[in-house]
Amino acid sequence: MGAGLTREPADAATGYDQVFAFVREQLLSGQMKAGDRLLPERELATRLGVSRPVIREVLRALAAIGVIEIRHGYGSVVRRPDFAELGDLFTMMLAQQGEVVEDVMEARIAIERQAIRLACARATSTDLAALGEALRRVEETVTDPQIGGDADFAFHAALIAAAHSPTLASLHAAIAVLLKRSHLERRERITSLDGIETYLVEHHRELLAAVAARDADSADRLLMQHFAIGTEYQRRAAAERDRSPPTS
Amino acid sequence: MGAGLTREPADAATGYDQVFAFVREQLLSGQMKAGDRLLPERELATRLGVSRPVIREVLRALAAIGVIEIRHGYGSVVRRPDFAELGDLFTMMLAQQGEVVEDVMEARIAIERQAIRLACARATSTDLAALGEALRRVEETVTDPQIGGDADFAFHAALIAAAHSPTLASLHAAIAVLLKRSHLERRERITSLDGIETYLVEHHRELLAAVAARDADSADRLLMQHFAIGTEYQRRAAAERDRSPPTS
DNA sequence: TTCATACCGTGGTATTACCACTTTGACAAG
DNA sequence: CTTGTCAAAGTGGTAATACCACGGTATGAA
Repeated sequence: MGAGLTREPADAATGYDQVFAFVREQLLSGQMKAGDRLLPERELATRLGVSRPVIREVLRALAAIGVIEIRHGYGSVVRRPDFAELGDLFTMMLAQQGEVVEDVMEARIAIERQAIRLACARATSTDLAALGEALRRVEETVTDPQIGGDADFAFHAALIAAAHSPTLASLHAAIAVLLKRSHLERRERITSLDGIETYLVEHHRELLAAVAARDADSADRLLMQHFAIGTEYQRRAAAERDRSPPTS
Repeated sequence: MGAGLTREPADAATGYDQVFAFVREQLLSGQMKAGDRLLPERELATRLGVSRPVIREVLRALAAIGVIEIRHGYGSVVRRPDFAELGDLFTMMLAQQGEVVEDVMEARIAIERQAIRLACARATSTDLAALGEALRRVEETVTDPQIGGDADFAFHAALIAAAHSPTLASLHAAIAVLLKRSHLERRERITSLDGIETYLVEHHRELLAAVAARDADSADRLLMQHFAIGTEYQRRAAAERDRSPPTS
């Protein structure tokens, strides 16, 4: 895309760039709404004076970045931007860097802290209802690491949605794939601890309550505790052990 | 990419997906390092048993998402992932949503708050030196909205770098294009206020000092003030006005 | 009215040929 | 021996054409 997304039509030497710029203009200028069908490849080819393979290369590239969707036997349609697609990209790119698996947690903390703050100010009754439903799911699935991890993720995704910030939601969606893995790993690491289930559910409940009460500060505090839940619970377990040693 | 990035080679019905998966595997498995040249299109075509146009479509798609770079007369080379490329994507996708120009500020706050917290713990002497240099640039260019905005952005980018979090840096790079515009707009809106320059420079200096002192809490507090700098300064200006009315 | 089938439009792929750029090395001039 | 020029080879860029495969729609029959 460094090739096509920024280049202006004027200096576009190659036919590919011309076509790319042409379609890009149609998309950005709003002439094309989501769901609209692009001109057929053959017609685009004749109109722009290039061969059909070139058209196809452009369309494939646009499809690769998620701007359009090519449907066999139907046509190429403009897609509503879905940032979840970028999740694959991030995974693919970050895969070559390594050591990022736990680093994604930093990004999650960054996004959610801001999101919950906004949610306290902007959440609608619909948002709160969705959060309540997500909480119910968390309660139901707390015993299963796999499904429970998904429910956990869904709850926090609802939190993001309640913030009503497109950009935050986009970033969150972009790292969603990595986040889900992170959620699952946290769950697997945690479920071994006895009594963690009720503690975990209760924590989510308090988070929701804080948002419903529009109490941004305590919500933020709860969230930070939430992220430290592993170490936090280990601390509690240690304290418990001190009072009544488990062995012997 | 919804088409190619996730599909497994097994159920790949279309030749395009097969080729995409093939190249993707080579990339992800590390057989191909950055800078390596892929096989020539013609050879890929004969090896994978598909026609050259299909190969080209795949390569174009991969180039569109920044994974490879196609060089005329030389070949296709593997690129080191550059998340700044995603900035164009975000811009392109968010452009269709509108009303996002100021919303990007929420994401910036989210990222930088976490980054400065991490920076306080992880910043090396090299990072601090870079921040110092960036601060000097900010001082020099404070009068010019355009260049000053860039310097401002550079300072905060150095802050992100000091956090040593690949994911945070990636997200930041992804919205860098939008952020730069945001920086510029803030500057233009602010420069009209008298005496804002020294206030702004001083604020950056304090930020750096807090990071150097490893004081995460005060750094966070300063950063929040920094983001509210527009309203904050207006408040000060209003207070000033009360003591000595400007008109008549 | 309802369902099945044929047709048409559209993307999917292959083939072939030729053009343009980049690199490289050979050759000639110094 | 060194250096500059150019020519050849390799590689991507584009074109034209033909045919296959899938989806939708219209048309026909039940």
